[in-house]
Amino acid sequence: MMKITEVDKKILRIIQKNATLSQTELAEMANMSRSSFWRHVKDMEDAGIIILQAPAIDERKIGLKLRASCVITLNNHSHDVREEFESHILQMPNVLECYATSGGKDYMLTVVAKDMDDYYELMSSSILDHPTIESAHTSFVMKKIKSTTLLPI
Amino acid sequence: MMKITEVDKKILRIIQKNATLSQTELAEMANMSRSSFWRHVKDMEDAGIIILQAPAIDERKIGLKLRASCVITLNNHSHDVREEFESHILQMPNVLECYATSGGKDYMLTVVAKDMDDYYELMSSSILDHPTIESAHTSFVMKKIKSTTLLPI
DNA sequence: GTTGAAAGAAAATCCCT
DNA sequence: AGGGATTTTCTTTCAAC
Repeated sequence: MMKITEVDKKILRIIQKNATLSQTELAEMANMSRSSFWRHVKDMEDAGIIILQAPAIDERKIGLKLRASCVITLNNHSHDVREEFESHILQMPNVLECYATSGGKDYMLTVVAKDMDDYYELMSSSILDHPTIESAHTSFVMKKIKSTTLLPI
Repeated sequence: MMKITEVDKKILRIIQKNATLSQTELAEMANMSRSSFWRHVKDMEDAGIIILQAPAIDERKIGLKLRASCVITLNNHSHDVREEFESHILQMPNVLECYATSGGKDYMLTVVAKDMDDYYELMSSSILDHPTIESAHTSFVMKKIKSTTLLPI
């Protein structure tokens, strides 16, 4: 595990806030030479601290108008049931996030869909009917106040 | 608003799944010339469909070990109270996401923190004591099953 | 062990057919 | 839409602190 210095943190802050700038410009902001800056970035990439990402896609502009958060309760919390549920979720492309949350039997999903019909169809066929699931409670997103990948460093 | 063709969709699928490849390699996968591929990508960038992103940072590796989802109820749903709450949230760096969800008075937050002490401190000083907030219910993330930006296109 | 300058390779961008 | 030239950026090497 790599030790993160203050210089590294400074670099991370600069990188996060300036997605479109070149390494040359980023290095200037950090008051370093390009190569010095590059070496630090490379080390952090190798250590898995910095993860190269595909560009984001505006989900609304490609027709995914609906976003929802869904809390799932399983009908029991045995290892097998959880395994079955989790691998089922991994196969659902409309489920972007899935976390096991405190409470023991509960999962929280982030789901996207074209519209309400699409969402209902999705839930009926792949969630509500699934043998591991006891209940599901959905909250629809009405407005996005904030959504950032900028971490407090 | 730009019209998205099947070719564009094909490009989006390829881009999303291959974050580290060059445009030359991506163009090959799409069976197009570099310049043709590049033109499509550029058009989608200009239309705001493709959004250039800073590389992701592994939050756990920089010491943010705790992630939580927090549902907030405001003490009333007047325009002013909501405005005040939302601008307060925008100023909190530990809150990565904030959505207004169905139900009317409710918001859902995604919060990161170093550890439980940090989270408690954060919640006490900036959430629980805030004059607009009636209640807050937190679910801690115990395990990440899935977290992707890969949209179903 | 870390930094910086400069050369080399590779990729992105633009123009023209 | 495709080929090719130009420009920019990334990556490596090597010398200096």
